[in-house]
Amino acid sequence: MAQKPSIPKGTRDFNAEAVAKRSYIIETTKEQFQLYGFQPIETPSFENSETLMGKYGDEGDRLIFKILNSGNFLFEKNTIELPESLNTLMLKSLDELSISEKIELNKFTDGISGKALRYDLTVPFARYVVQHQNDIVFPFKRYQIQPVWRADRPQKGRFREFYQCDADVVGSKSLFQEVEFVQLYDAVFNALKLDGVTIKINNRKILSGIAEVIGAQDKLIDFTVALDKLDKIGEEKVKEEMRSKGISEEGISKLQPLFSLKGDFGNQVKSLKSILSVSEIGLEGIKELEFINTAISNLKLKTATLQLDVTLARGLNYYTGAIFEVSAPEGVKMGSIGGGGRYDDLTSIFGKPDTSGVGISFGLDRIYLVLEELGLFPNTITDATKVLFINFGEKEALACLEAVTQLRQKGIKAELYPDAAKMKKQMTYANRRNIPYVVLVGKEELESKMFTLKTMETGTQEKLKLQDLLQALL
RNA sequence: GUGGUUGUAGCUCAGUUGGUUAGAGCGCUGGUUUGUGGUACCAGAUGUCGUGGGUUCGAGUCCCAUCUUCCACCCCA
Repeated sequence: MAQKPSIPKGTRDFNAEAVAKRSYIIETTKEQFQLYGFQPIETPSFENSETLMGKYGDEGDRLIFKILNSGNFLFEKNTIELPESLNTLMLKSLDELSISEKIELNKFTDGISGKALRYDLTVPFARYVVQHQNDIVFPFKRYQIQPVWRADRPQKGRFREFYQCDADVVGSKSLFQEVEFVQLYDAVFNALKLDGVTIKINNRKILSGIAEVIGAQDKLIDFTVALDKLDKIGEEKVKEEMRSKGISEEGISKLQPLFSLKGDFGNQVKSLKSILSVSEIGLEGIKELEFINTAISNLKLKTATLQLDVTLARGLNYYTGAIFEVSAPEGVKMGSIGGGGRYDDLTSIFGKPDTSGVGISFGLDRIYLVLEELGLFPNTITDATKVLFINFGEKEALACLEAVTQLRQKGIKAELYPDAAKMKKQMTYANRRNIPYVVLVGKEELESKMFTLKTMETGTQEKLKLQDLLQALL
């Protein structure tokens, strides 16, 4: 036997059932997006390298799949210039390179690879907005559901090819957008019958404010990354990490009230206010949160809960205001199943400043796993063939095909077994495909122009005229 | 990127300190039943033991490399 074929690490094949379940999630989500006024767009699978590189931090750059240019690099006309410090570069890992060496390496990489696979949907979306700004009507509400690729190490619920499902609005600073996104999360998960999710909310301005109060403005990212781990590694380890990042003991002690922050939205806000009383930006963040919370309390959510979580930080690189994260209902072991936030400056990297955006994302693969675990996929999802015609031979098969054609015209999913195989084999085929009805047309039926309809589950069968057969299967 | 883990039949997995011809269950094919499936019984087929090197008289078993699986970290959806 030849060597078994395989697929690359971190990729998957989907069978009919998986496709049906995935499209159920996607279609349900799309429906809600459209109810909220979002329009679909799509962007290419790969972008020019410079569109993506440098937008996700060093860590992100490392995980971008680069596409090798085609052609013969050694051919006279295409020759690539090797970096001057080639020998040094060969001895160092990415982290050890100096800035000038990095520039040199990037230049070389650009020479052999000018394109890269899409790493997320947000940056290509920003590119889209800037590129088509004259045709777009602002505020621009779009949704996008497409695969993205990351050269990551796969883990549970983490792949190298996976779908993202984003909805964003650009060109409006209104906090009503945030309010609507909270409602949208609630609506989508409600439509998926996934009750009891928690929508956690925070605000980058509050994080900035806290960093300011403890004198760690310059270490904002280190500070928030550490704080973000609170429910995972606990208070002591978080403090330890902050110390190791050079945050002062005095500052850490000022954080103490933060660790014991409890209670409902109102109480948390109260204690936050006292911590942040000297920080203008922090108080602004609180004001924004209060606005959103008040609106949501008045509007009411169907099944989700809105919760303030000051430790929520997420990929901080572009969020500037509200930060969202959705976690699965209690009892389900799964990380976040969605996230998002406001970014005030994303399009300025492509030359269009002052365009505020806010958006949310759904973790399709994880939602799939959660729905699977809780048994929330409807049974009707995989409606396969309803009736199989047993093939007794050429003449009989021909008569069957006529009936099959008529059934199909009535919208009944019907098929004829292609070969005049043994009856047992054909029946087994029906069983394995979960086809509930079988029609037998042999010599006898052919002469009397009747059809024997057999219900597989009960084993009962009856002889019917074509008209009655149609009726019975409708 | 760091540390660990996994790979044997279509699937799930056994396989002793290295020792003749590598096994089980399920599935598959055929038969009991030449026009009636799921059950039962009978018979049968299937493996470059992930791949490539090495050690050895001898390797599924030991060593090295590589790919793959899963997990923790980093990061993230």
